[in-house]
Amino acid sequence: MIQLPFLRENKELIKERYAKRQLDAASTIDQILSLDDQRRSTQQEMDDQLAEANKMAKKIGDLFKSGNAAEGNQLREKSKGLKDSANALKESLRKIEEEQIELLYQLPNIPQDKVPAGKSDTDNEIIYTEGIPANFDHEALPHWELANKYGLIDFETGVKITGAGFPLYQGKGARLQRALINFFLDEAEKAGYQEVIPPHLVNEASGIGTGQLPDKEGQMYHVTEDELYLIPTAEVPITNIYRDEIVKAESFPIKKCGYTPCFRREAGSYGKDVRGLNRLHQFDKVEIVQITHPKESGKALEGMIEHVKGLLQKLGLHYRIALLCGGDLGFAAAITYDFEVFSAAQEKWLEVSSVSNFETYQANRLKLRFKNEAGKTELAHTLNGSALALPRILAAILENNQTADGITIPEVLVPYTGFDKI
RNA sequence: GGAGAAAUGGCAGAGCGGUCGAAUGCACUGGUCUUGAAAACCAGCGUACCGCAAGGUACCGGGGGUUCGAAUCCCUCUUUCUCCGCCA
Repeated sequence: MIQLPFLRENKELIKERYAKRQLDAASTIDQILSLDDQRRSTQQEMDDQLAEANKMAKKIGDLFKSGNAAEGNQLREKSKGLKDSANALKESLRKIEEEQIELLYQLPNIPQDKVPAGKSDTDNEIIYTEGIPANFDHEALPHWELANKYGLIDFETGVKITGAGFPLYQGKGARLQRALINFFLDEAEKAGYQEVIPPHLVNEASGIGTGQLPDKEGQMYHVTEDELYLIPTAEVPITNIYRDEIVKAESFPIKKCGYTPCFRREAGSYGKDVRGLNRLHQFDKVEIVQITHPKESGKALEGMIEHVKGLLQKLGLHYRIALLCGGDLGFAAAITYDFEVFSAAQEKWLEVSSVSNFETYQANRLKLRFKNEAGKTELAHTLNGSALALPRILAAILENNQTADGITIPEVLVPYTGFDKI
């Protein structure tokens, strides 16, 4: 959520930056600011009345204590309705604040200056490419055919058990999956991230904290019986560790990583892109999260990018990095880099990681603060990135590493799989 | 799921309906003392909103109520602990 004082003072800059997102929020912003004026004057008035009532109450107490009951009773009669008007003001203040926060929730994060303006992913800037597409002297099969051919994944049985988008990994397929998880976690720990295993269901407050609610309500599986949501990413529970916390500045940067399954309804995204592992309702992911001093978040983002690059390099995958344009930028992000691996048989780029700096946007919702050098509480910055999302990595490994008679396992994974070929 | 007890500042732990934003201890920060450190002593030490400021307001798990006045009384929800039941 945008910080209100910042909005007050930088409304022109914000409108300008929103243009990168193809967003015209002028009327929302003006509404928020006019509500803010109302809010402040209403509170001032209410505070004055409460102060008056407090003063009277104190006086009455003193009168009774000094035995002056007659005057006390008299004053008490006078005080009777005093709080009523304050209560009325309190009610209208509550309404104003509610309305204001609802509008504030509608404002996405402010894109950083270097974020390119643009409508959709075609306006993203490819800033880095590594590797070359695999070259085959045989027919290249898409991963779902390879998975079937070698008995790695049983999509049909997944459909029987649950439905489409819930694959059943088995045998070497399951083992390879587990190998990737362990590899990613080990690499993250080497990079200084502390591993956590968070809950896989979260409450509403956590969803609001990281920005999934109320914005992306329909994307999460909702357990209505208990008002809980299945996590769409480990970002939600891990970042929410620090909701309503004032952390010590010395603890920066806070670095956490965690493996979790991720659940996404993917409502409205049916079509040919959903074949095989390309788009699932349940998938595995290792996430890295950082909480930093505002001055350090840029550097932290660089570090996370380097980390993800290292993973893809070690796996020997052909990949590229895109700086997302404003129109493709997530709601809560100020800047995002997407990592895409080339899937050699499908001949297309698959997004496998998204690394973002949220600056104070999430922190403001989370009330995640620290004490700065001047001893004042200040919002921290939050960042996260996939390191990595498994299914598309698996798809790329299967497709890129296929030979006429099997699939070669990347060397770094062999200690984890226990086999070097499928 | 049933019965009971509890929830107060970073932690521990007081708190009679008015003088309580809240005793006290520990921790922490600054100072005095010391060659240095420790000890001792002095001072400071929650969060948010409004205000240029002085100051004001709110918050003692959440919400509501009684009252001129609530940390203190009542209702409700949540959480924790103990006991019973069920169960991986």
